[in-house]
Amino acid sequence: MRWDAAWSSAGTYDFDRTATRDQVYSIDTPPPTVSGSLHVGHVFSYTHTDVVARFWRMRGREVFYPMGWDDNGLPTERRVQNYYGVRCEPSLPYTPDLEPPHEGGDGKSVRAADQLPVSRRNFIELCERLTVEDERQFEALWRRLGLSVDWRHHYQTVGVASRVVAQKAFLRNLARGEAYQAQAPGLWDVTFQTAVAQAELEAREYPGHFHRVAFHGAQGPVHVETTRPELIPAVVALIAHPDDERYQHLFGTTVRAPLFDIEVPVLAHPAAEPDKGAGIAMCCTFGDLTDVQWWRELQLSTHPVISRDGRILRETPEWIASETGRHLFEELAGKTTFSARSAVVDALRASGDLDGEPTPTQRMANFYEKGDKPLEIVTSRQWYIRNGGRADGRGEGLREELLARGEELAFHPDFMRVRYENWVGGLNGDWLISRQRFFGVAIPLWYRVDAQGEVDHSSPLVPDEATLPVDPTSDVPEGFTPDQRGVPGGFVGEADVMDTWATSSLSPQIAGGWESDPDLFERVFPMDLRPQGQDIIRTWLFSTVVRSHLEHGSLPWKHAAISGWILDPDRKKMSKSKGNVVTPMGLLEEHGSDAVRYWAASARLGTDAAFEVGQMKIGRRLAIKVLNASKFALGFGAAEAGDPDPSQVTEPLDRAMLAGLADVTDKATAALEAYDHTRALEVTETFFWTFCDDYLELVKDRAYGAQDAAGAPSAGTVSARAALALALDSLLRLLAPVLPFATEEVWSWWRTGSVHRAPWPLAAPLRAAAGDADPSTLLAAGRALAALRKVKSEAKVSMRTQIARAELAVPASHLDLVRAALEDVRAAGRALDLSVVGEEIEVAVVRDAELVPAEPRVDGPSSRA
RNA sequence: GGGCGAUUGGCUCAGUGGUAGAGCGCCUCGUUCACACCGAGGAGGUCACUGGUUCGAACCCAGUAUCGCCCA
Repeated sequence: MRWDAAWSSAGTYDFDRTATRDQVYSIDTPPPTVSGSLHVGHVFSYTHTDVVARFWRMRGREVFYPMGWDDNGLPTERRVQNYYGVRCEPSLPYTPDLEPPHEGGDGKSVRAADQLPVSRRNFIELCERLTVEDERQFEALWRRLGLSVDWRHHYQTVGVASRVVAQKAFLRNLARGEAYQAQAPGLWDVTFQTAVAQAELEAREYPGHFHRVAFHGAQGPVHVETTRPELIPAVVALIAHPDDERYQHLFGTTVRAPLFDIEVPVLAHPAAEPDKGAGIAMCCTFGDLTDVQWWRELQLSTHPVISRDGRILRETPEWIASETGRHLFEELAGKTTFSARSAVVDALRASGDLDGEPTPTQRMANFYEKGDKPLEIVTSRQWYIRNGGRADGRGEGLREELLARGEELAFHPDFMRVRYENWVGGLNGDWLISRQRFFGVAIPLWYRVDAQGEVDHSSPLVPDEATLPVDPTSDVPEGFTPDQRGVPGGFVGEADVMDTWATSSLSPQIAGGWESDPDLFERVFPMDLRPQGQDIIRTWLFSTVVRSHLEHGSLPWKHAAISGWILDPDRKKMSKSKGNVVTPMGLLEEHGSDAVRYWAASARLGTDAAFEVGQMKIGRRLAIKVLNASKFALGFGAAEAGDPDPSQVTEPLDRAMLAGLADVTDKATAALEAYDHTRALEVTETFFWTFCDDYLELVKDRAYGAQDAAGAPSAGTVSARAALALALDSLLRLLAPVLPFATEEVWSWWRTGSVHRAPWPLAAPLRAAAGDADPSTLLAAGRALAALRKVKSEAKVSMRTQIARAELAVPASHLDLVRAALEDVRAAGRALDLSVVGEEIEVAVVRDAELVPAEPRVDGPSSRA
């Protein structure tokens, strides 16, 4: 687009890095997931941010507005697999000049069997190759939308700078004891082969069956109801509520599991729900998070039977001692949980331990937000960063500190803070950052291998910060040589990568040049604004606060602006899974960027907005009106006259209009300072329409001017022209953040430089030009004009029709105001003889109007009375 | 089950104690003079419901219903 190129070449949005911190307004823009598709929600929320950015830039701040790309993690991996038809096989060696089997793909997933296994390095190269194209498309959209981003500052969440920052921050966390590793039960997605953090969980209903299964106690059978009978070989206890009358006699005794003959204790714990199933639960390793809680709090043993691929272990565990038990387990070995379940149910039925038939039920199960199978819980070595969710001494007080940070942060709207507080208050563990994936920032550690060939995880080898970023699977720790990798007395590299959030939680540090560019960093950090969606308060917002708190002892930003959702016409959240076919670029092409921005800017922060094409059409109308009204207002020589002269504004109506504009300027400014861009737009837009519909009509004749003999314009004409220029000068600037294209176009007709670098308008000069004028004069005159129009409308004649004579009755309080502007009212209404009276009425009316019959070509603007 | 938000004319939304607002849509007109990507005029609402506070409630309080989101 024309203006985008002009802004780029002029450097309109370039950040001046000589500005000091108090002169800077810095924005921690969300890096969009480039592998994800663009949708109208992006356009919506990024417009909100841009309006804020443009406002503060015009207020004289140097706006630091970089853009990042989130190309980290699973979405990119999935896309690469399908796009190129490959899959990552870390054991393979690197293949130079690899040509992937497919290029482009057709969006459908490629069967795993058809994917070419490639090395990790090849896989990462393909990830980087693919994201380049994605980034191009995103940038094109942002430019088309008119985001005032400084494109010289951008980053990728897998870029070198990001890897350095993420690894350095991790090593600092490690050194301070804020990062640690633990062998712990964790949620595991068998489809994606990845560990899942609390923040990525999603509870969903999942159909299943209750199986009433008999355990064998000394005093007879004890029935439990379980949805996962395949976990009977993993049972470690039966647990009932301590107050449950039915099971008091069993507490402290042991029972034997059916089929596998495992002896387990019957225990009491308040987390058991008496009214759920039989009221006594089978605690396994691990069926759900309650099992983990029981295991931890009751010091139970572990009997894991499910491996990371979601199948039953191939080897029969030693705790299954009986011949029949071992025999049955051998049948289950390697089966999926689904087929293992039906095998166990058959066996239970055969042994008579199944009471009745399974009954259907809906249970809540934990899912990875991107997955479609319930998560398993597996125990493995994982890395964590403290986030206040675990009370174990070292993390003591951190939760309270983070809650205090939440109070310190200005949320817009304010009630969004509750989501942060609820989340922090409800955390039940530290932040799991290990992901067991390939395309991400490597955890920068190695481990010693002892003389027996055992890996010693207890004291990791850390790289020097100056050597970052490192890839422990190819780089070698200091003091070792490459041939010592994986041999006794040598080392192994940590193969794991960090969670995406472990990098994107550092976006202020990455964008601001933490440690790499200290001069820049001190000018932009802590930042002013974090804009984002409400859905990632618990993830991105929270994790960024955690990292900043731990590393800098401060908030990462002062303000958090939370955008709402886009709702489709059914008032459902719009999402690509619902088959929304509206592409943002198509939207911009169809309606124009200003129009789409207007729609977005009409929605308040935190409030869901309807996807409404009608609102965009209104925006388009407004943008066109700006062009047309400006053409008119500038048609009297303002462009050649230079700066308008306030002292020339002498007419009451003109002064009243400027007084009203001064009030609007104050209101719009206050609203934008309070992150209420909707209010600012509303007051400005309302005034602008009054300006067009009433003021322009009222001053039109006077502005054209009577032709006196010398050809010199009258004082009234001069006043109108000066007022028009003054008003336009301010109005364009007030509208510039929302309509950057139309306002820049008009600005270019008569002003120098960009309107987007022009100072935000001030009320004081307008008020000085207005003098003591009452802004109500414009309102009163407008109402009087409307009364004259109504007469003609009801008579079904042209608005140009002259009124020979009429009586204009106005509210008594308006009488003086209307009289002050009577000549303009009469001219605009084409009234030749108009008498005015004040009465106790609500709105002006015209009585006894005599209309002049149409007489083509006789009338003209200069022939008025 | 807990939390947050919403409920105002056909539609999208303003309006936090003083006689219900805007835009769109609709109806009726008009238009060579900035603008048909236009202009003017008009009709249209017991502010979800039930109680309460108040001289006075769309607004404050309590409860109910419906919808959305988040967390269990």
